[in-house]
Amino acid sequence: MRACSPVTTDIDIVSTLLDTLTSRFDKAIVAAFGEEHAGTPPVLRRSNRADFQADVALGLGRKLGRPPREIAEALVAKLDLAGLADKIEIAGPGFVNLTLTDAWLSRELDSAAADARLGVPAETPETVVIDYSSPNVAKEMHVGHVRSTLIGDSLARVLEHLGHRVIRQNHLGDWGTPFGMLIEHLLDTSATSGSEAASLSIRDLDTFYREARAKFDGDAAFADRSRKRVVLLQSGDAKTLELWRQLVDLSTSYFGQIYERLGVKLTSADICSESFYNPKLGPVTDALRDKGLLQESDGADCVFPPGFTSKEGNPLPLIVRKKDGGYGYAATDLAAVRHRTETLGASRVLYVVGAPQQQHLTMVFAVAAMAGWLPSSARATHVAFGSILGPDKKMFKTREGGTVKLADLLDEAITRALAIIEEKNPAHLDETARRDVARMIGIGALKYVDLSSDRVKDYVFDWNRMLAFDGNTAPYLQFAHARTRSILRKAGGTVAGATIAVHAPEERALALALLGFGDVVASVADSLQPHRLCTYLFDLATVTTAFLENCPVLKAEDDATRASRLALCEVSSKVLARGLDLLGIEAPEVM
RNA sequence: GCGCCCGUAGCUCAGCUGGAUAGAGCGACGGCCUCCGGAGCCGUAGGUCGCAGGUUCGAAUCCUGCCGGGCGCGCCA
Repeated sequence: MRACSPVTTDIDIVSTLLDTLTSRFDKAIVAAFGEEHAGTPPVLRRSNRADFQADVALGLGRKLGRPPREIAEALVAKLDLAGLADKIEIAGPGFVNLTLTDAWLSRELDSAAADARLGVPAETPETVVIDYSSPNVAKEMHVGHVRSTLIGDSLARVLEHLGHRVIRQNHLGDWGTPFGMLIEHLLDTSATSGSEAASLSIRDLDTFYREARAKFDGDAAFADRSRKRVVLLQSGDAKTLELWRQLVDLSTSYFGQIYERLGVKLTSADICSESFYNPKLGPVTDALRDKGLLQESDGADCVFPPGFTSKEGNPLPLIVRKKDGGYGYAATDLAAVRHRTETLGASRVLYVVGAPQQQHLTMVFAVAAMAGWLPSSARATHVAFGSILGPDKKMFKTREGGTVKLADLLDEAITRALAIIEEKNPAHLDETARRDVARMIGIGALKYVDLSSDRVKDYVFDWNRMLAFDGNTAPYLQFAHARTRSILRKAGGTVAGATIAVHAPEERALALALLGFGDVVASVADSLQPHRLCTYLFDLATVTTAFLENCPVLKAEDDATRASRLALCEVSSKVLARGLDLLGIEAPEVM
């Protein structure tokens, strides 16, 4: 503990770099132009001719009908950045360029180093429900589940880290018509083999599903039995429920294994599946009817939210109850919204669901709002994402045109990472360590490529690119982290009582990058765009590498410099590791 | 037909509330090895930001219309 520290570990005092500058500007704006302009964003951004530039004068100039340059001068006259910035210049039409002092950067970095949160602010806690992953029972997880699972997991980590109460919801597909055929098929196979569902191997799941489907499509008698079985299931027949339970258990234990391998923080406790909502569908429909929202159309019970039209230009319905009396998925989705706001108390609900479902979700949100289940105090957001494409730029499939299983993807990621390590591994890791590192690199690469570009866009799946040690990849970030750890190991850790002194250009660049961590994490939570964190970490890794290249640590010219640089290594490694962790990626000590 | 999303360097992608010469990585070309980790570093070349208008002191960013690609559009989830 540094003697000069302000004697507190109160996390409330953590304010990010941008927060600090913003409040100083706000005071200056009020002092120069009056109270009515309080809260005007200073429009701060990094600049290549200074550390930061504030562009507020340009906008304010127009608003006040005065030359922006004049505004900038009046603003700077009131701007108190004593000790914080030693160079404040007005340039061009009215840009305010700031250069922070080395002393201030050094001090802030000392605080960040001592802060367990590394400068990440603690936001006002909110209850956030995140709906993600959502595989189907009796089917293998495949590429189609990758993005939801990874993006959802990262957002959950980020929001949790900012202090929010995150409720993960794995909306498993465990109910509905397919279960009739699955159960009948299960009965058929256990009759012939004498085995129960429990003896089905996990790998058989997909085959099992396909067999059932084939029989359903080709065998009228089987199809008929299946339909009757659905009725039995829905009416709560004990034997049927038992068989259904076997299938669900088998699948969930399988999903659990996948999540564990992936390092995704989803457990059986997060499962809140379709069957959970089944008893709530009647009440939801009744409530819609009571509110006068329900209309009968072609025998189905529908809600027509305004603003949606069909192919023919007619109002587009959200079908709550089908004409056969069964509930559609819209009913389940509505029940889920209601449960999340009313029972779980969510003020924010995130749906990490593919972009094609945009219209459906918008309609669900609209109807939920009409029904009062999505009050203005709660916001529901569709966290949409694009598709994973193969080399041919079409939906990613196996060479044979089949679905790519997630388990196979994990295997291949690790195998490929291991091959690379074995080919050129200077750290001389032993067998066990190699496998462990290969796992972290392989899985990390898979995750990073999914998170590192704007989620709404499609991306092309390419093993070589994602596993490359150059460029914006997980291995590059992991390597930068491992290098700082290596230096720290050799030094035997940081020096007690050391303070950071920022002098060299590479030290300044690193300091500025490190102090931006809190703002980036907050912006990810706000925009729900994990790729911003990736872009940040790539930049951090780059400036860290430049620092290591240009500023000798162990061979520094004097003890104070050595201690300062060791501390810089320490903060860098922590921020890199924490940043990667928020993406769900592990950072090996050695690689 | 209507709606939504995407279109930035040869390739893969950044570019936050409009701001100063549009940035990376890969690939290409040219350098740097007695290196605290070469799985590295430095440099060069390379872009009418799909096209055309409009708003603005200022547009990759906002508005309109086209072109190209993808995905949706009543009883599958």
